[in-house]
Amino acid sequence: MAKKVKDILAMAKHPVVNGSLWLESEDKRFFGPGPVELLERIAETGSIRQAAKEMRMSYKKAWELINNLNAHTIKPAVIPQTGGEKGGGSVLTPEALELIQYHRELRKRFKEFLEKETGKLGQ
Amino acid sequence: MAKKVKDILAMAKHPVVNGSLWLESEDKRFFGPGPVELLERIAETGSIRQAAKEMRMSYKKAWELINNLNAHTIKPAVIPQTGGEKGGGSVLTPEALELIQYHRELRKRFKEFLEKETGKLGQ
DNA sequence: TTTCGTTATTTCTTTAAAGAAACAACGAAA
DNA sequence: TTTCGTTGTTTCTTTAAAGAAATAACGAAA
Repeated sequence: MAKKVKDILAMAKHPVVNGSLWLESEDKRFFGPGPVELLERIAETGSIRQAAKEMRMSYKKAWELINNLNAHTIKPAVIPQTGGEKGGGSVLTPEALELIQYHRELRKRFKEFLEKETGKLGQ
Repeated sequence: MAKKVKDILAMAKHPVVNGSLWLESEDKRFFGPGPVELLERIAETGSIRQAAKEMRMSYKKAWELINNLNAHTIKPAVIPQTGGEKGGGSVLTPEALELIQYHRELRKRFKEFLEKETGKLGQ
């Protein structure tokens, strides 16, 4: 390139390359940042409702994300239990925990990619 | 990982890692896939309106994208001319052409990243 | 049997994004 | 001076996403 990209751009703070990643199948995404954080919080709280509340997400949307995710996994990612001592709750399957771990590693590699690209803006 | 990620997921066609990239400043994105394609079509057609029409984008949205982009560059990316032989038109500055070229190269590297990550799903 | 809070689901309302339509200003060419 | 299609801008309408609220079913524990 003739000029540095950052010399074309003018802004108070330096520009960065940012982005988003997800898993998709047949052009439909089913596992992105939203579901990941939701699963992590369900693992902590044991409840879809509480996890959604922490994320300021409506229960309906949380349920939809989970339902969509379950439709894409051989075994469901979340096992719900209605009724019981505390009214019920939800637990994650080992497969869901593995998906979380996978996404953490994926995010790490993506972060490195983005930082490398942001560095190139000023070269 | 204990299991292959693809063995956790169940779908007709294989899952892929996909994503989106953009340039942002102070948490506001100003140069992503939409503006890039718009610029490319303005370069071809010499007209914001025609470029937008080809993308089935409203003129208003096209103008907003361009206006937002111009606000982030030292020199405007698009030079409009109202009136004239054909009613007017718009041309890209050399800086805009460089931004387009930069984004092409960025996309290429991102594509490689995504393909590598998709490959890892089945390992 | 009663109580509890959660899951699952529907319906309604609100909000935000997008689009449609209309119109003045513009300036080169005829 | 008239014509032309575009730019720039406003206002209104439509559409889509999101959220709010209400409610039945559930089952362990007291």
